[in-house]
Amino acid sequence: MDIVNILRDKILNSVDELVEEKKIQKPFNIDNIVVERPKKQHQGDYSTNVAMVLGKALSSNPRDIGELIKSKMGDEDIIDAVSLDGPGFLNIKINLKFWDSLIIEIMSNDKSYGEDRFGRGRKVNLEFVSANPTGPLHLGHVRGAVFGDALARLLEFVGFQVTKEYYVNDGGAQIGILVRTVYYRYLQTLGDDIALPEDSYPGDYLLPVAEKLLDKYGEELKNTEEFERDKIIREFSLEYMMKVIKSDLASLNIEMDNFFSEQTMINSNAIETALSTLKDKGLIYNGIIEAPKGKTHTDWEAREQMLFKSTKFDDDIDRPIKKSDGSWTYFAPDLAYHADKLKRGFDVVIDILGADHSGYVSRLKAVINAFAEKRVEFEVKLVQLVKLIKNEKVLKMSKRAGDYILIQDLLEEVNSDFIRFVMLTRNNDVPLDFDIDLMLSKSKDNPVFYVNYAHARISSVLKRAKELNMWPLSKVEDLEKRTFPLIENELTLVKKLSEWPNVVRQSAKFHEPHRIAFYLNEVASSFHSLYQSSYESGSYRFIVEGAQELCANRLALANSTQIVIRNGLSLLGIVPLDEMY
RNA sequence: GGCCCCGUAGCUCAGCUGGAUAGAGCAACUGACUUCUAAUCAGUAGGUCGUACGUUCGAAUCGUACCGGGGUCACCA
Repeated sequence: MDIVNILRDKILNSVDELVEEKKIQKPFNIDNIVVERPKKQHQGDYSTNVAMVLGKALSSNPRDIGELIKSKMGDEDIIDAVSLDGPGFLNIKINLKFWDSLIIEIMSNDKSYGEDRFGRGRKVNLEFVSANPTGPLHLGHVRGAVFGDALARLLEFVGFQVTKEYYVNDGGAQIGILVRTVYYRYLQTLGDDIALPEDSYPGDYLLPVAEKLLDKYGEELKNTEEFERDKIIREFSLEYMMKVIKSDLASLNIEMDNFFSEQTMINSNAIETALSTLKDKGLIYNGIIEAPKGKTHTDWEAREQMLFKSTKFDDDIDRPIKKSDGSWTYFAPDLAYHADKLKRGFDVVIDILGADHSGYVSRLKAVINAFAEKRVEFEVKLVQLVKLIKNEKVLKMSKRAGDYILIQDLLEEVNSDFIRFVMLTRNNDVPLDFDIDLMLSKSKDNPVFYVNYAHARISSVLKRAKELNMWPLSKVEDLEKRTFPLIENELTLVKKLSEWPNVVRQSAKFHEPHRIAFYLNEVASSFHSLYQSSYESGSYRFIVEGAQELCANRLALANSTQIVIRNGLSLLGIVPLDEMY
């Protein structure tokens, strides 16, 4: 168990004791009690606001309550001293022995240091990317992809059972466009001097599909009856495109658990089934939506459509299920899809969407509310768009051929780890400027290098120690017998390492993987500082030949640091480097 | 006009969901390489947390109203 939880338990026990002794009343709301690392060193190793929270709940003086709790928290193995400061903070000084033992704990837990169980095995459906299968992935997809993947790793690390899901839009109108475009490309490949029709995908990324189509079918498609031909092209192109997309994802170190086909779902009559459930609940009707206010819609005309009564669940307007010509809107299959997620028994459903879909959120929530039969946690994470910068100009991404930056093209020049790290070093609801030139320059501005450099330095030290037979230690337990007091710089680092389990918990709880990236920077910084201190003083070294005993502790500290960095990077889906190149 | 997101150092961003004297990186300035890898480190300087009210022991954080920027708004996906 990690230090924050240990302290928290001690604090809560103290409160319970005081209640039992009738020195204070039983408080109601104690969720706000936090145990955290204070910013200033003189404020102890950990501090808690318990006295102030209770002061408010019981409406009495925080400092009085603080004194009472303080008296209950003394003489413990891990607590050295408790002081009552400021408006009522309890500042806790941790015993030096504890920090020694933490190093051992990290080393013996290794890959599982920081793991948590608060997910309690609950099933999470995490939907992300879900790009239309009409072309390869481009830069616009990367952020959501990387974010979703990191979140999945994080949630698994804290005990959820995560299904990473990709919704394949293979049932809508855009597939018709895909088929038509591929057919024209096919004709062009055959030598026909023919221009692409108006409504088609202009990029040349469909040319290889046409070529492969030609390899397999020869010229015969030209004479095949249209319905049959479209069917062949459709299947062929979809399979091809999904293969490309999967390989794009793989090159970003992302692997989906499930590809959910819209068309397959439609074929199973899922839409009708879902709608009949909603009908039974009186949530479907035919009606006319009012014209949008504010803006003047010259082409607006009243139409009667089949509508979903999402206003019953706090949506602004009821949403159309069918277009006026009677065909499904995009929303109809998506509604059935979300009903299906619930049917599959997930406890937590998370959608990751681009911020340009923010208007879609309330109707999805309405769907979940309409169908959920048990308590389901539903959240839509919106990732802001990535602004692409090249030659100091913002690049407008459009589906026109030229300014389309494909993931494949990008990865030819840049390591995917860098892309991942940059994307994850930002809260997802702030827009991200992605400077291509900076990225291609492989400069020192590359933030992932800083963390990796710390990792590589440790690898290098351990490798050298191994050559000198100083590492690995014969047994981790050997370390327990030693009592080398950690010096100041070392303590700073160990204390930073002690935060890891809490960082994991908080990131997972709030679905914010960027906290991991920031934390790793802090760990790296703390390590670099310690490492560098030998240049300043000439005295501190991880390896001092002939001083095996002294070095054991230092090497163990380096090793635990590396474990934390490795665990952190692996949650971000980034491969740690043993040496810089 | 409605809804969503953002506004914190010159720039890019954190700020642990209400706590103590608001922090990093880049850029600027001063200093440290005969090494276990200087892609690093130590230090200096830089702030009306968009504005104004409010909630309370206490606000960058919560509420309301404004200001500024971005996104989005039936019969697209």
